[in-house]
Amino acid sequence: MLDAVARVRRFNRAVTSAVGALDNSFLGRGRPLGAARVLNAIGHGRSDVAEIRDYLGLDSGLMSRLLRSLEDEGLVETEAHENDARRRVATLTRTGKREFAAYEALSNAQAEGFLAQHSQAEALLAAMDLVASTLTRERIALDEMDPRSEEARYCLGEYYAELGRRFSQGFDVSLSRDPDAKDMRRPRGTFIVAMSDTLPIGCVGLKGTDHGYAEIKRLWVAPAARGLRLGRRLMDAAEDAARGLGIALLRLDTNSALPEAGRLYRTTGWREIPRFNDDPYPDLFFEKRL
Amino acid sequence: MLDAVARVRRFNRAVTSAVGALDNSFLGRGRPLGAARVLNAIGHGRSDVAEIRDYLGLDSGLMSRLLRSLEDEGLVETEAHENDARRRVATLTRTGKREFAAYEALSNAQAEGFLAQHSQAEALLAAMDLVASTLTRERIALDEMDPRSEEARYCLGEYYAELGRRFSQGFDVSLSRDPDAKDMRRPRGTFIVAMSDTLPIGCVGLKGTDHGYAEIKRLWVAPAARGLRLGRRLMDAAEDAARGLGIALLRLDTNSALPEAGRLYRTTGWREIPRFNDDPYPDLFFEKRL
DNA sequence: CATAATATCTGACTTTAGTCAGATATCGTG
DNA sequence: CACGATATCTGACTAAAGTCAGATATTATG
Repeated sequence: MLDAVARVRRFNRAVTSAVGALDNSFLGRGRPLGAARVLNAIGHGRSDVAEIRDYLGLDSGLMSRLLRSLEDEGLVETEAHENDARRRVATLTRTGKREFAAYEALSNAQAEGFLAQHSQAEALLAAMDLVASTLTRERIALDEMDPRSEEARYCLGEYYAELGRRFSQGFDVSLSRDPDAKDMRRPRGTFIVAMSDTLPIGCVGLKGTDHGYAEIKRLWVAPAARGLRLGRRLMDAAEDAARGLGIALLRLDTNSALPEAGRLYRTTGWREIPRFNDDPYPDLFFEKRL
Repeated sequence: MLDAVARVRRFNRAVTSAVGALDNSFLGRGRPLGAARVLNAIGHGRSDVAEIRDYLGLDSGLMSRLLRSLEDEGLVETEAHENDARRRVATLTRTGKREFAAYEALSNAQAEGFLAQHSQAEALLAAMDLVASTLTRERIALDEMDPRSEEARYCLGEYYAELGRRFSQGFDVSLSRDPDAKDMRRPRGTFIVAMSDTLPIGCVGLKGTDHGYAEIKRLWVAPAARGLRLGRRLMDAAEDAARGLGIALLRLDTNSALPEAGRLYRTTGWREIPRFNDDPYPDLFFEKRL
């Protein structure tokens, strides 16, 4: 009754019926689920027919017919791809956009209704993030992004907030050596964000310097993604990027108030070295030769 | 991208594809999903045909045919209900039990595989419990049970463990006035367990005394079910039971280390009274006239 | 005990999803 | 420019799910 497997299976039963209910609410718009899914995929910006087919796992014949039925309803228009006349590109008509908006409203209402059931929404959301990150673990993408991008700035904001909570003296970015964004762009360095679906769940920066080494900065994993060994994946990606940039020596600083970070470095080939900067926050310094 | 609704919808997408994968694994046994679902419902103890139909949301014609196909396969036998010859009762044959066991093995393997993905399984399970409890909130059943039942003992064990964590001096049941089970059985009192699917997620005891009042004891809500206002539902149920037993006055004791409990009592018509027992743990005492 | 309600079953459907083999047009490459 | 690869479409299917109107047997109720 109470072992781990039973708890997972209870969860499965709960979400199976919830998912079924959501599907049913979609059927209320008088269109089979398959067609509704295609319409929504287009609405969410997937215009390339092959991409939609792949995303929804549809047979090409079925896909073709579903698109045709949406065209017959006047919701979708297709035209040839501008660079490849074999491919088709689908767009929503004005009516199609209205219909898509109605599906969006249904989804949003369902989500809001669910949140309203719980008096501590943030705890519930954190739990959902964790489960969703785990379920989609193999689809977490590590993307190189500009450190000024929305995703990067979100991660950095969360990272600073967490340091503020975990350092007994708090954390003030302006006192720290905030890396210049251009040092974390190719060819000097890079910035990598881990994306789970549309949610940024981790980051790491590789900051180029003029001192014969590059630095690893801003390694962060969202609470909702801890336990998935994402920190290790991010570090591997940063080291790979460094190798690609011809960097032979890496350094980083950290703080003993972040023991999980220290453990990660020690178990992945980093060795502790003396202080190499005058940043007030770090008290541990590491180096790794690639 | 990051607002609450978007996070819920990301979760929905993640579980939708996971649920689809689970369904697909069920198809591997050469039987349509509908038939597999009926077989599993019977295997899980739902024998009454109408109950299965209701649980799976099936049309009576469809249900009848699915049952027939399982009978043709030699997996299921049906007979008339002993008290009502209109109703049918389905049971698994020996072969049916074997087949059900194969489905169970698939489900268990899937659950184990999922858990193995995560290095902090307990945090993941807690998150899943919370989400599942919220999703099935309207199906949480408050059942009167014997305080010695497995479910009751599980709740009490969790309750004692939590007191041990939250009281600075720990908690030792033997030092407390452990209520006699027979005082929490009808007609002296009762014991109510909140069940979410197969998981006990809360409890409360109504303990009869010979002093002109009854006591509320052992109010507990599982961490995975907090925020659902289950404590209030349990208290309402206990008070209803007390009224049904002709009890006019209720008392309870609690501890200021459990502030959420104190808040609940104060906002639901209880008034603080002087100490009325010599139990070493409580430091707050309440009374409510029904 | 007549009558309404209930539970299941059967036959005759429709809709949806999915499969598969070609047909057609276009693209990339040597 | 021939040729294989690719993207889509069409026709012809099957399987699964679901719907609906009775038929039958049984039970509950006034």
